[in-house]
Amino acid sequence: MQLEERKKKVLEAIILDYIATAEPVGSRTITKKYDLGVSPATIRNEMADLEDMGLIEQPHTSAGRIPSQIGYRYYVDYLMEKQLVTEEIKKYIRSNLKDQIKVKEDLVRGAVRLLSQISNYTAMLILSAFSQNVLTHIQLLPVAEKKLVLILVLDNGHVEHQIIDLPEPLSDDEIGELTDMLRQAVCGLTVEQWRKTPLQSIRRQWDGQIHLLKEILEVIEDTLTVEYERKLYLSGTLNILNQPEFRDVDKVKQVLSLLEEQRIMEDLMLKMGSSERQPISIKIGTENDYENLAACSLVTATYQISGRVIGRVGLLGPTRMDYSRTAGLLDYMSQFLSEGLKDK
Amino acid sequence: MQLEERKKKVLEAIILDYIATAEPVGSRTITKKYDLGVSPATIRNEMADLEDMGLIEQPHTSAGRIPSQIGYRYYVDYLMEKQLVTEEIKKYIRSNLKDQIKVKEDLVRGAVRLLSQISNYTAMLILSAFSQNVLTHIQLLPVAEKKLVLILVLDNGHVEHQIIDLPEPLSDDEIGELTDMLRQAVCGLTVEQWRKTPLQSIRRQWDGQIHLLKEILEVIEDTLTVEYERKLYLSGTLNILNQPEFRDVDKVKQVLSLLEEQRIMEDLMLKMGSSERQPISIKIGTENDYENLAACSLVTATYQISGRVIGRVGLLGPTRMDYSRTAGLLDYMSQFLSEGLKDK
DNA sequence: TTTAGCACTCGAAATGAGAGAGTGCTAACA
DNA sequence: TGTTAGCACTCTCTCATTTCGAGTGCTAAA
Repeated sequence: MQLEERKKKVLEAIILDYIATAEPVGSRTITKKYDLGVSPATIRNEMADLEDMGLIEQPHTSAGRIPSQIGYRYYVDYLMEKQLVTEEIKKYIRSNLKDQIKVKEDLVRGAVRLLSQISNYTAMLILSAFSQNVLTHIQLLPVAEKKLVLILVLDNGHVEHQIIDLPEPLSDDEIGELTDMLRQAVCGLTVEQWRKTPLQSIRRQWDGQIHLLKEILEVIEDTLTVEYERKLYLSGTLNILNQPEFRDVDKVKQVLSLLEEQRIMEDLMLKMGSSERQPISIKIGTENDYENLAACSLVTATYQISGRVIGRVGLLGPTRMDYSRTAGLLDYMSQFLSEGLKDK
Repeated sequence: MQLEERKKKVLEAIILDYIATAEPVGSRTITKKYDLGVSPATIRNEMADLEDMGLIEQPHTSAGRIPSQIGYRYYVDYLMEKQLVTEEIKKYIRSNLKDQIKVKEDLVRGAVRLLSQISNYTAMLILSAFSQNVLTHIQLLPVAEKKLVLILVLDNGHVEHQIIDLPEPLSDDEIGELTDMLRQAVCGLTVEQWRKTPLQSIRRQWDGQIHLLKEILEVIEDTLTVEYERKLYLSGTLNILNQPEFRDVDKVKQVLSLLEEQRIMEDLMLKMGSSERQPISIKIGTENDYENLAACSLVTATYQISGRVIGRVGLLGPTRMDYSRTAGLLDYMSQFLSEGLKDK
C-alpha cells in the first residue's frame, strides 16, 4: 500500500497518540501536538481518506479516530523504527542478571521477570524443543531398597531426573547391567531418534534374562517420551490488569485463561515464524489465531547460540502496545541471552 | 456467645441464602424460603437484635442484611456441619486420580487441580518443609568433562538434582573421593541438622588435598541450604473471576497479585494452625493477616502419614464461600491423600 | 410475644437536559 | 487545485431529577 507522505505522518501521529493515551485522536489534537503545518480541516480530510483505506476507524461519529488492526500492521511494517534501549535500562538489566548468569535456568527466569517488569506487559520465553539435542548420559541410581532414580543428560546441559518405584528390589549387578544396556541403546541419539525407535531391541534381546525388565523399561520409555518437551516461562501475567482497555473482568478472563494453558502458549510462540535475518516477529490482534487474543498483540525475538535458534522471548500486550519500544527491548534481551548462554 | 434457638435459625438462614445468592437477604425472603413459622415482622425484630450483636449488617438502610465476619465465624463455630462429599464426587475424584497415584508429585498436582475444579475456588497445597526429613543418599555424577550433577535423596522419596559447572575437569577418583566424604558428612542427618553444621569439617580436613574442593563445596552448600524449602501448588487462581463480588478489576488485582507471591502463600498456609484432632482450619476475611484478603476466606485441612502431618490442602474463596461443602470436600481429599501417599 | 399496617428511607434504574468534542460539508481563499 | 474557516450536526458523557420498589422500623392491636 503506497501512501502520500502526509498521510503517513497523520497515521503515525494517530498511532503514537493512541498508544500513549488510549483515547481516540481528533484532528485538533494532531495539529496541536504533532507539527504538520496544516489546519485541522486538512487533517480531517486526510483522516477520512485513511478511514476509507481501512487504516483507522471511528468508535462513533463524534469521536476521534483509533488505529485499526490494518493500521497497526502498516505502521509496524513501514513506519516504525525500533527504539534502541537506553543505556540506563541496559545497565539495569545487566546488574540484575549478573548474579544469575551462572545457571541457565536462573538466567532465563530472571530475563523473563525483568522483561515483564520493564515493559509492564506479559513476558514469555520458550526454549526450543530438545528434539535435535543428543542424549549424552543416562544412568540408573539406586537410592533406596525399591527405588531407583533415572538421570538423563542432554548435550545442551539440560538434566532431568525421574523416580522409579520397583515392586521388588534389584541387585546392584542387575542395575549396572541395565544401565549399560540403556547406554548402548540410546546414548548418542537425538531425542527425536530415540522416540521413534524406543527400547524394543533391548526388550527382545534381554527379556527373561533380567528381572523386572519389562516394568522398568516401561517407566523409562514414559520418561523418555513425555519429558523433554519445550519449556515455557511466563512472567507478569497480571500486567494486563493495568491496561485501561482491560477494565472489564470478562475481557481479563478471556486473556488470562489462555495464559494459564501451557499448551496454547507454546503453540502461540511456535507459530511466530521468523527468518534469521529478522529475528523480531510481530502478530497483531487476530493475526494470533486465538479469538481470546483479538485485543492483544505479541512481539517476539529469537535468540541463538552459534547461529542456531534455541529459544524465543516475547511480550504480550494490548494491540495498543508500544511496538517500537517493545521491539527494541526484545532485541536487546535476545542479544543478551545469546551472549549469556554461549558457553552453557 | 449464647443465642436463642430462633436467632440461630435466622442467622443461619441469612448466611445460607447469602452464600447462595450473593444478595442481601430481607425478612420476607426468610419467611418464604425458610419455614420458621413466624411473620416477617418477627424476623425483622430478630434481625435488629442480630445486627446489634454484630453478627449481620446492612449495606444501606433499605437493603436486606448480609452476614458480618463475626457472623460467619459464629456460623462456622456453632451452626455449621461439614457436608459430606457425595458418592458421585468421590467417584469422580478417584477415577481422575487413579492413574496419577503412582507418582507422588502427579498425585499432588492432580488433587489440587481437582479441588479447584470441583469447588470453583482457588485450591492450594503445601508440603511441609523437609527440615525433619533425613538425607539418605547423596551422589556426584560426572556427565560431561566439566560438569557434575549432584543428586540428593530424602527419606520421604523426594529427589533433587543440581548441576555443577567446574572451572577445570576433575578425575573420576577425585569425584569418588568427594562423594564418599559428602556421604560421611551428611547422610543420615536431617535437613535441619545439615543446615546448621555445614561442610566446615570436610573443608578443614581435606583442604588442599583435593583439587577445587572449595569451589565445589560452595555450590553444594548453596544447594543444600537453598533447595528443600516447602513446595507450594496452586490451581484455579482465576476462579475468583467468577465470583460476583469480584466484578471489579481492582479487587481482582488485589487478590491475584497476592496469589502470585509464593512466599506469601506459604506464609498464609503455615499460619493455619490446627490440632491433630481437628484437621480442618478456617480463616475468615481479615483473620488472614493480609489486607488484600479481607474479602476472602481460606479453609484448609492437613493430611498425614502415620500420624505425622506432611502437608496441607486448602481452598480460598470469597468470605461468602460455602464453608460447609468446602470443609467436607477438603476433609475427603485429605483422607484420600493420606491414604494415597502412605507407601510413597 | 407476635403480627398487621404504614410511613419512611435509600439505592437502582430511567429520563432528560446540557455541554463538549469532533466530524463532514460547503464556500471562500491562495 | 489544495487548503482553510465556518457552521450545522451527531453522538457520548455527565449530572440532576424522578420514579419505583424493596425493605426497614415503629406503633398499636391481637
